[in-house]
Amino acid sequence: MRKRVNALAEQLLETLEEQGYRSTSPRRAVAQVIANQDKHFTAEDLREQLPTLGRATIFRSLKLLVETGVLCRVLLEDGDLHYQLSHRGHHHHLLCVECGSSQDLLGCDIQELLQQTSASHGFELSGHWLEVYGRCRSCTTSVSSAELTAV
Amino acid sequence: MRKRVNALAEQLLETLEEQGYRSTSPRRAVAQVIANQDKHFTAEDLREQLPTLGRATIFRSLKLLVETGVLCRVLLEDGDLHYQLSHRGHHHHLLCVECGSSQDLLGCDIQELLQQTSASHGFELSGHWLEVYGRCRSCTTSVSSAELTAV
DNA sequence: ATCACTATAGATACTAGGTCTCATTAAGGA
DNA sequence: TCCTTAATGAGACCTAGTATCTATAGTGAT
Repeated sequence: MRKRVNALAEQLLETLEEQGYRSTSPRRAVAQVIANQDKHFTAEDLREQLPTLGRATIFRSLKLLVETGVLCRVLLEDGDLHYQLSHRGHHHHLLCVECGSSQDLLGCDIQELLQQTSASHGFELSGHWLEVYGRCRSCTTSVSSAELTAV
Repeated sequence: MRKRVNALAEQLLETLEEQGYRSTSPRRAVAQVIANQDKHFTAEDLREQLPTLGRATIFRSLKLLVETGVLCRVLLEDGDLHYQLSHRGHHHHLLCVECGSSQDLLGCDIQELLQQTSASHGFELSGHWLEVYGRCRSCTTSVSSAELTAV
């Protein structure tokens, strides 16, 4: 498991290097921590795990990773923006409001639907942002058992 | 035109009163300015137009208006959240990235589509957030004429 | 029209998330 | 190994918003 995580961190750094950015030790540390994250996170989360790095460095790294497409920003129901690993290309998230985990939404083709609707409003579509909230399989399961024991 | 605007401002205040909030002079001023806004705006925009009001008052009013459903928050492509008049109930926006105007998205039923897709991911859907970006009719028209004259 | 009650206002300090500046350090190619 | 330049860290600053506190103004009852 560790090995896979390091492989992921490697991959993040490689992406940066491909774009001409240097592989520095703060960036390696950030990549490592991000690779270990199992759900969306904030800059503050990283900072707690990397107390020796400068605050600005963390923000700079995040910005870079978002720009290079390694990370994406995800909008929580309350309007907070968090970061998470991006699985490349345009996609949406199913965000669990209970445990904070997220899955990529596969097989959802709203683009055409939006295209049509926009056109009927005289609108030239250029993009969209969609987040879907709910409860993931493991949360629905664990809560229903909690409810049972509570009775 | 003025009269309609004032009527709208009236309406905002009435909504607050219905919920048991007082109609105060700062709130009247805020309602007036909001009613005059033709696109999404920030707290700062209001502050510039209401320099005599306390900052906290403006934020408090905005919060109240969002809670009572008079305003909604709209997410810009860059992640900024702005405010705009809400035409009640769940709806989405077509946001013009050029002039900042927005229209409500009518006749777009993504709920069922999402329901199905979520279910296939073992996800219990509870909500979603969708923003659609593009260029509105008047912007597409004016830019093409600008392009013509530029040639 | 006045009174009393309490919601609201304004000032201001504070927080969170993020950017800017600048002097110092460290990648990494010649 | 040296040199250039990108990147770092410290810290000031910024924007959006909240919390706290005292003073004031709405509003229902008299």
